[in-house]
Amino acid sequence: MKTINLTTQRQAVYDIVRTAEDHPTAADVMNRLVERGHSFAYGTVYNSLRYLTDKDLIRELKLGETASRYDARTDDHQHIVCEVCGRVDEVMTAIPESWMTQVAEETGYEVAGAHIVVEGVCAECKSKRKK
Amino acid sequence: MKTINLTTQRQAVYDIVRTAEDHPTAADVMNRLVERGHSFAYGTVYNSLRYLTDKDLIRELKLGETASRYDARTDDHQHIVCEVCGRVDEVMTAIPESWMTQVAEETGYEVAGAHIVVEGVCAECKSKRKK
DNA sequence: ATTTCAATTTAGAATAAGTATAAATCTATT
DNA sequence: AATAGATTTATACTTATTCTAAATTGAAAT
Repeated sequence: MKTINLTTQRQAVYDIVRTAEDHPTAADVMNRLVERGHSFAYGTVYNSLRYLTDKDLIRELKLGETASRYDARTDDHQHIVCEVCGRVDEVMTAIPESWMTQVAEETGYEVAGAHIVVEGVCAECKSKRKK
Repeated sequence: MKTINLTTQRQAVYDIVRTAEDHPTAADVMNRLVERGHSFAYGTVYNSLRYLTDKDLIRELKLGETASRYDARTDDHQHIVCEVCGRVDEVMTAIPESWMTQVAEETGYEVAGAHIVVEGVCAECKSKRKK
């Protein structure tokens, strides 16, 4: 179950996501593949992204936009989106366990985890706005 | 700016969302309108949902599924989704201010708010599973 | 009551993101 | 070299939503 078969296309997709400074969408990945001289079928990119996600090599992010984004950091963390420029950054501060426990009590659910999208204004947009 | 023009169709859409026990999608709203004898254009339902959202009469929820859901509770709260049956419930326990502050410090963002989707197993599915 | 004008609704086309399918191609093993 | 299984490709399809242009409605002014 832990066998990972990295074909040429999967490797190339993984490389794009791994070396990305941002959190690319499937379309972003497509474009960057072309920039690097590849030309894979649209479906292959989606298949690869799903495969890599299934194998926990990357993570799929659903941040409330129309398109999913992908992230090579697979450790537990959250995200923050800039309302002005759309920039996405990582949030490493963990949600307090006590909050999770309280939610479990309130709802009667067995809580497995939480996806958080924080919204705000990034440092750059903040300083631009002051002017 | 605070004028609210509730046409017949907007009123009907609002009624569906307001009286819903769940968190209906646009398609759900469509179906329930038909059940109640209405037949509005598809676009009108979307327009109405957006209008009501803009006027803060309802809230649009993006819970990571393909379709948005709508909620007549507009006070600040979060949601929890059952991984087994897909049921969605409200989470009223607020995220601690201290967490928000820490995120602001960590990221350099001016934090405005957060959308949280908790995942877990609802009480019903928990007890079913035990058998 | 009639005209007028903006807002709204309608039907249907268009778009965007992603999935499904069937044939072709690779790859590892006999 | 032959076979089988997995993968890729090209393309069609689906789903959710937005856009568009014409038709309708409704309120205000005549």
